Amino acid sequence: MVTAREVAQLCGVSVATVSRVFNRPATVSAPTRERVERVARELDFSPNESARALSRQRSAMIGLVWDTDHRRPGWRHPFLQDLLLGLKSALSSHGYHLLLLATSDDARNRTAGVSLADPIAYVGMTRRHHLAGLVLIDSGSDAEAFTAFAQSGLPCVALDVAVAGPKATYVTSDNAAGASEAVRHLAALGHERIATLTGPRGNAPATARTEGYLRGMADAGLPVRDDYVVSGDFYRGSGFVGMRRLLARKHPPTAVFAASDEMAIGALLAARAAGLRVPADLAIVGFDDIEVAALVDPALTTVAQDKAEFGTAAAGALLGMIENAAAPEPVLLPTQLIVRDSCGTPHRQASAAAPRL
Amino acid sequence: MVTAREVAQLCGVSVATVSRVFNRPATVSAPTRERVERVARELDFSPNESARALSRQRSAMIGLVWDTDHRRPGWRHPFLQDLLLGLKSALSSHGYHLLLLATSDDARNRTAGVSLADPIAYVGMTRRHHLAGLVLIDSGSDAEAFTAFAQSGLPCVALDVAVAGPKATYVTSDNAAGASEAVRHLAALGHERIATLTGPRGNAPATARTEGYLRGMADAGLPVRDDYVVSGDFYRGSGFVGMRRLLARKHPPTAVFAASDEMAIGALLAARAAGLRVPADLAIVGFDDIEVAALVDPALTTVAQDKAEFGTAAAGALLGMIENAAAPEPVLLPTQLIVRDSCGTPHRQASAAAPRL
DNA sequence: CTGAAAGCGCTTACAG
DNA sequence: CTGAAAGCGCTTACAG
Repeated sequence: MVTAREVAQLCGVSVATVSRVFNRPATVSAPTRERVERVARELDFSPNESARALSRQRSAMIGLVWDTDHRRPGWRHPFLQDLLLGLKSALSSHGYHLLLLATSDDARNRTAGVSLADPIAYVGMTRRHHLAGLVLIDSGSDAEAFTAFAQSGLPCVALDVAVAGPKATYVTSDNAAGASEAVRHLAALGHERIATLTGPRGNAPATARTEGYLRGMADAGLPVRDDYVVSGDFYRGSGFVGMRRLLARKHPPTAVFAASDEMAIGALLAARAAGLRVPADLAIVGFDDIEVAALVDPALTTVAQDKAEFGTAAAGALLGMIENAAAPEPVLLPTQLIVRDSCGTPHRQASAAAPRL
Repeated sequence: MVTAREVAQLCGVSVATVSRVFNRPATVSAPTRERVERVARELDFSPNESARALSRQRSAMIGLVWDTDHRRPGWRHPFLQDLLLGLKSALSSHGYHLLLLATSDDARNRTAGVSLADPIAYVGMTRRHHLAGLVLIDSGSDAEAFTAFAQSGLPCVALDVAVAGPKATYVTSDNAAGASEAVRHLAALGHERIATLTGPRGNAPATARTEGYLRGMADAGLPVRDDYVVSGDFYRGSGFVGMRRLLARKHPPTAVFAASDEMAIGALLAARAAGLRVPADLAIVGFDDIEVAALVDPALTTVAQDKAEFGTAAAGALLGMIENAAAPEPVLLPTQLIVRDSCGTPHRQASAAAPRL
């Protein structure tokens, strides 16, 4: 590996000057700067990142806490790939790399990675690698550790979990608005007995979506029945079970708002198993707009999250704080109601040209 | 951040001894070791990673080259999330972090990230960060850069692209075997006019799947017609167009093997648009077993790749080479034919208990 | 505008 | 088994 010293010698300058060319080019005279730049290019020299990080006490890396631990076997982000894509693109264009931190539950093995749910471990890992900041993806049960980390003052942005701190903010969809829009859509189609399948307790988006359901019902002037609110865990199975429970009620709902597409699909299966037709006998709206939502039969009407923007917004907020800005307001991404076939529409149109699966 | 010096002072030893406790504990006397360990734990000390990397010329990070560049807008890995999961889990358990390298096409901006398709840039980035190794995900057009990097002697493992070098290997599915099994399955169902929709030229899995198709036809004693081999790009659109072309032949095929599920779905749409029933009029097999394969109607028979194992195997091979082993043989992951409904089966069974979407 | 020097926080031969 | 010292390759006040 060619070092600054070699470049310096070839240029007849000191390493300090070489360093300046790479860090504060304006402080170097034009002729010297150009000479150094040329030689550096010829030798394919770039400053060593480890040395640089050590010296500046700051690296060009941003950490990502993404729980892949066996403790939470079922956990699967509905759109991680899009999220990573947006994140990485935005970060890349500013010269930052994304470090997926090794995580482990093994407390004896602390050196090997951050211990999940241990904010001290996050802080330590960030400091030891001189990370410029952290992106925190909620996995359901480390929210407390996230908020604790946020208070350390190190830059971080959390996804789908509310945190606050001198250099902390978060991005999430406007879940309440999206949910209430879905409910109002159902009401506008003439439904009055509208139930909801909620996400897990303690999960922020789940809570907001339930809130949105309640608000939507109120907006539509519909009463909320306690037995129309059944809780799930975002996954398909809970949607199936929950829907079956709802259908067993004395007055079953005619429509259901599921707080995730997976649960909506579960509900679809339950309806079918009960001999009901969707949307004729039961209207269903989901949330997320995952890829399969358009592919199930009937295609799922759902509240779409802006998947690419999730990562981009997180990167933007984080980079801002890293470049010194104070913590910005939390980012509330607008959602979009995607009307497909699972609710029925006043006027359904055949789609011959672009057949749908 | 607490440093080794502070720990040393509190223990009345030198920093060298503290360092040894963390690197070669066996060389330190038991009482001293225990004292240092206790104090380190109390102070929450762990060696600074940047300093360590600089000093040892080796970090605990493994780089990942994953192209998210705008140049290849459509590129989408069929199972990146599973792959990352397997990769990260395996790496984590050995104490390695995964660094998603910033990539950029902007040659003037070289400091900011690796320039795609530039093996020199990969080598430089690896050296500057003292990466322990590199994982290379093929994105279609950087295969040359990958093979070049592999020859540098730095440890690397490529996914779905053949590379060779002193410390280089790759993992890929046994695409040929999977494809030929699919074709034989079709033949066993009585089909003789079996066509194939291939992946893009120059793509290794695509080539192997076409090979497998040819072998499967030969195994079944069926002649191969040139006009039954139409090329696509793995994406849905090309499957649609390709199928439409096949159906326009004088003697259209009665079955088709698509080299990806996306193309199979495209073929499904084309068949439907042409008024054909699947599987009655046309049998379709895909490849990959992506999530939606089970959800389309009819559910897609397909050749499943072992998605989790992809990442795990890559991590295993890489870690082996990092820990000094010579480059292992390329890993050929077995595939599995998943029979669903898109080919018809001699005896179809209704699935009342577990209804399928 | 430039250089000499200290410092970032470790690791590792080398002595003892 | 342990310490003093050199070194990893930069960056950044501090002088000039």
